[in-house]
Amino acid sequence: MKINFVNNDIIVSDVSCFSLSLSLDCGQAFRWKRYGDIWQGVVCDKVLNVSQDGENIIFHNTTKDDLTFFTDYFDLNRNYENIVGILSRDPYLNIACREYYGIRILKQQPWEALCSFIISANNNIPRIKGIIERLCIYFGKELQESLYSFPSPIELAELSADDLAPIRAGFRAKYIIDAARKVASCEVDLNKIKALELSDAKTNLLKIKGVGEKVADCSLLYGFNRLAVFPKDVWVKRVLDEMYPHGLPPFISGYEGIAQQYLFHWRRNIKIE
DNA sequence: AACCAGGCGCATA
DNA sequence: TATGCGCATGGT
Repeated sequence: MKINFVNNDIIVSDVSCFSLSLSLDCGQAFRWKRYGDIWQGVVCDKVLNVSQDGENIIFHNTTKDDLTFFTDYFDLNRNYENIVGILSRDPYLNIACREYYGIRILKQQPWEALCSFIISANNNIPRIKGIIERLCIYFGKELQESLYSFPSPIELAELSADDLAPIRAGFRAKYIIDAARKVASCEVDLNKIKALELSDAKTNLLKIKGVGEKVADCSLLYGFNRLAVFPKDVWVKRVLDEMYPHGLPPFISGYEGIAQQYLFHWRRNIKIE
């Protein structure tokens, strides 16, 4: 990974298997917006404007410390070339990885991932984005003109489900509040979950109302970078039924979550008949 | 204008 | 353990 400083920008090159657009718009994160060829987003009270030109990733107006933070967020130091090589030994994954080459699992903030996927239940992606945007506008802090932080569990814990009416989350409002209160009180301690075995981590998350198998798995994959978990939503279930009636190939072990993201995006975008 | 959406809680058997 | 239903809202 080469790093060059140009004015206030930082240009990172020599990163293979990374597509900024695909990674930000494949249904794993819901807050990134595209303006021309610049993607703008907020992570952990940091605003980032980032673009990609061929092999160059341009972090606009970014400090060295923030570069370190976002290098981790995009997981740029992981060898995806190698991982995709392993996945591609399977014929269907080979197609999905080719077609959507460069998707990386982002390392989102645990609370944001958990809360986002609580909102995702029985919902569609455009509306999930809308609900999350309103959640941030109404209850986050304004960091810059019209850019807001994701509200913390502590900020949300003192609210009631009725207070969330303006974000129009429907039946999920009570689940958001339950999650905020249990996380804020450390009844579900997200910091401890980081170090727990997968099954224990999951058991903890399942204590929250509105968190079942699927949401817990998404939280672990996207919020805790547990790459071996395989969330099964309606699209992935279709893939399993149609392409993997006898289960996933064993050699993807450890990277099931990455495989899942490629298969999800592939199946969701494919036109059937 | 119906059908469905990155599911879950709850009741019932 | 295994189904089946209702749920708020709005995108397509």
